[in-house]
Amino acid sequence: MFQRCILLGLYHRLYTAYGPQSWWPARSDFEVIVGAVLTQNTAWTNVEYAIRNLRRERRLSLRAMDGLAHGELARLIRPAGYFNVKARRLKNVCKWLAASGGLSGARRRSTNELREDLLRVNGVGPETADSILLYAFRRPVFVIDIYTRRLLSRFGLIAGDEPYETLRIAIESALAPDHSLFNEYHALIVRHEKEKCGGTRDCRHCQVEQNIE
DNA sequence: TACCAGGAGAAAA
DNA sequence: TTTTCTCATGGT
Repeated sequence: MFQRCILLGLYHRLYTAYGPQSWWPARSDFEVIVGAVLTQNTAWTNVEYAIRNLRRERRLSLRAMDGLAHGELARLIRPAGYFNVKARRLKNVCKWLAASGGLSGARRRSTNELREDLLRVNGVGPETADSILLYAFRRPVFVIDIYTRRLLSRFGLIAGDEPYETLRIAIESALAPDHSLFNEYHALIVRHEKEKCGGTRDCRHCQVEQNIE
């Protein structure tokens, strides 16, 4: 489906335009997991407000969050929207992580095992699971989100409505299983899709977009 | 005021 | 099996 050289060419254009992104924007791996749930269908700025509340209340750890009542957790994450749904989902993830022996216990398991297990947690779909695997567990899994679909379809590489697994497997098959590359690539895609066109001759957005027609 | 933003699951068709 | 609906806040 994808040619390796085309995917790498696009990566290098993005990297040249924006440089290293050093993702995910979080202070700990547990915070990555929390952010992955909170950002579901939600602008990141709103997630930051919720993360700030959790940090202020010292609830950004597995034990502290697992010990919170639903209502209290929902109150803290309110700015991220869907707070009742997300509070339930966060508690589900906490239970899964605790049952896995915490982050260190989960790290001892294979990527496939972790992925299948994560997808069984109610509230964790493929995008959330893969974000957690890539950014919290540093596994070579490519995240397919709305930004990935938008960019690749604009470049004419996909139709845009392919099933999640079809795209993920196609991209992973075309590239070497390198978590650092997948991390940087996805972060660059998000950066590029959020970048506003500066309208100037050296606009970074236009540098990447040029000659795609 | 209306629309949008890094999904996922349940219900309905 | 596929489509539609629901969950909700903050920024523009």
